[in-house]
Amino acid sequence: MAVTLRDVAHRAGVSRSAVSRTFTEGASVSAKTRAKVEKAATELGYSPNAIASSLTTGRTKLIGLVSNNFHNPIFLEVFDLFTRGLQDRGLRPLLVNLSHETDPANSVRMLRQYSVDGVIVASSTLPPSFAEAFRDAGMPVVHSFGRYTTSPHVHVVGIDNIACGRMAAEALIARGHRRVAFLGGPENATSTQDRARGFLEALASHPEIEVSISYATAYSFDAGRAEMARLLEGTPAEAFFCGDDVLSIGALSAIQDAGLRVPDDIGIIGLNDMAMARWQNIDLTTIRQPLAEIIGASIDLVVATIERPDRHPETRLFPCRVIERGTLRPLPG
Amino acid sequence: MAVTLRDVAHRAGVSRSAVSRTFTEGASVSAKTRAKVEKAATELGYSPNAIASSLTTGRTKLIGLVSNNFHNPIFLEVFDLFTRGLQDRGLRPLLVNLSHETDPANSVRMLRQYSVDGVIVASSTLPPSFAEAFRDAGMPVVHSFGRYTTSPHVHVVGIDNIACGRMAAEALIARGHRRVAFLGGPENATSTQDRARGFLEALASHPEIEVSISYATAYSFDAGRAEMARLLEGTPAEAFFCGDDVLSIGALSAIQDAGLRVPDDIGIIGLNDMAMARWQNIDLTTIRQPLAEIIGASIDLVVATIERPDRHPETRLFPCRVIERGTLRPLPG
DNA sequence: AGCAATTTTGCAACCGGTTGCAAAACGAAT
DNA sequence: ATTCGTTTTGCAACCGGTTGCAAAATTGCT
Repeated sequence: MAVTLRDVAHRAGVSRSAVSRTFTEGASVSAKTRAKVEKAATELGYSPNAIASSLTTGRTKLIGLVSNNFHNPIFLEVFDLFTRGLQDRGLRPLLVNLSHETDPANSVRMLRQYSVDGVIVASSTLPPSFAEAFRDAGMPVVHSFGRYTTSPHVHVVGIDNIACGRMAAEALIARGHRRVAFLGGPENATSTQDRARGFLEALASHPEIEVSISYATAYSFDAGRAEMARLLEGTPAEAFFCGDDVLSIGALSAIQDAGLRVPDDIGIIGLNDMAMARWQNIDLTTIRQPLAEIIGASIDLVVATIERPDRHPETRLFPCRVIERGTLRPLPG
Repeated sequence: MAVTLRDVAHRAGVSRSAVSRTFTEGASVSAKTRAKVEKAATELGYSPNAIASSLTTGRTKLIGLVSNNFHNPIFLEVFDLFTRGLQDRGLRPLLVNLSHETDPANSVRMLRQYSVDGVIVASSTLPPSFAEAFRDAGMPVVHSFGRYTTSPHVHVVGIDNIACGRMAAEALIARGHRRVAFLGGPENATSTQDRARGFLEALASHPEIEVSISYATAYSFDAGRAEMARLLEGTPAEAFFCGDDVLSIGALSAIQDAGLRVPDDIGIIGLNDMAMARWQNIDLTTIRQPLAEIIGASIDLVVATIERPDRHPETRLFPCRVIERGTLRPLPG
């Protein structure tokens, strides 16, 4: 069925090496043989087998793209950017859906079996140890949307979640709110922990402001709605920083159902600025995470590490900013 | 760096074949050598190289997952189900993001270079010829969410879009609407064409009902909102069948902004029943497409075709049903 | 113990490419 | 025409596995 190197070589009347070299960037072939080979190749419809060549070159151009988040709409944007970005650089994403796994062993083994050139872990909930398991297995890896540490063992690209928490707090403070709250994602998600920490830190210097914290069970609409509904049974805060946008939308739904108005009765600020946040019927005030930059940098970094595997682990954090929309009352004055 | 077959063979004091056979299902190895090999393998942390073995077995266990839809939230559900379903069967999805391409040549070449065992084209907008290009290149292929034809050249799994159009029309008729409309997705999408056809067919026997048709430029919120906004400048229909859920949500946003009430002033029925349609602040009446069944069948079919490549092209269509929620007034009586 | 039938094993060739090396071809200069 | 330096070419070994085949080892029987 498949046409191979030797078929082309035979037809062109040259050696297999000659054929190989015409398809190898920067190899030594005369114009004459190259022409013969290319003619034979097109006639036969030959294209070199990437799998076979990887065996000797040691490069598959496969990148493992590992994620456990297939329910948050922002991840469709993430996958879109990753797959396009990888393709543009001649790399192929091998997608791994972690579902409920927390042990990296299976993914590590699988991606090793396929000799991926590198791995990108795209998750804001997995601990640093997850990505480290790939590094320990000798694979270049970058953790996108991961937690920043001062002495990283693995490349991390993302945002400063602590700073975002602080930024959210400041936005609420600036609007004169006196009772504020953080409605986080799952309590064990690193991003939630850091956002909570920054939020509390910024408010520590404002003892006149009442702060409370609670957690949703997931970064999801239902979880956000359920947690907000629970809070509305008591005396809710005037303004909330929600763990992310989809949680915010869930919370908004609960608020609306309770007959309260946004932003007059309750204000919300989210985080991510996913496409949906711009939808006019949602119009969510949120902190924008620069997705394209994060993903571009992640790919750059994994490529750089493939070329120099001993490259020192690096952290790249991108600045976020508040996007003013309709779920937080305007700044006074 | 990597530990190979020969390392294990050497350590276990057996031949390379022996090692190979211990890791090959159903090969002939005595319990004694198997034990020796397994011991050596775990000591060395060996796991067989799938790429290398594919060279002789002719199976990579890679499946090309090709899609051009990275903006419609339902496709996150689609990718989740596909990746999990493939993984559960020991297959690995190699994701191809088509973006703006309509020519299959590049994808065909790329997936051939990686010797994928099969290809799944997941798209409701690509023409049948796209999937056929993979078959012509000798790869088992199934087109998920594709267009049904009476003499298919390629496996198709999905829904009967014509029947869905009819079903939507009947839902509107049953509610006594006299002015109805179809607000479709892109006019060149096969799914849109078929849904429009079914819709018109069902209404052909109801000359007392006024029908109109228009198209959004994409299956997206913005496109749905823009098209509905345009329609609201004139005299809109009483009830709309929207090309899909995300279009419906865009339309709802425009209706809401115009100060009209749903479903009293205008009714909407969508198609897909994506997770978001259930969100209480959206609460969209829609036609449910059984995603899990479609995707399960697609995988089954591609696997079956890998095993028997001469398998006759087959069409598997799954029934859809109306999910009653809040955007269409209840049935009379 | 002896023999045939069966199972297990290693050899060697192969999958589809790449690449170091030496020989062959080429080109320029004398 | 000869020589020398450079480029191009093919040979053969290799990447990490698999597998047909024949030899070796084991098993079951008498």
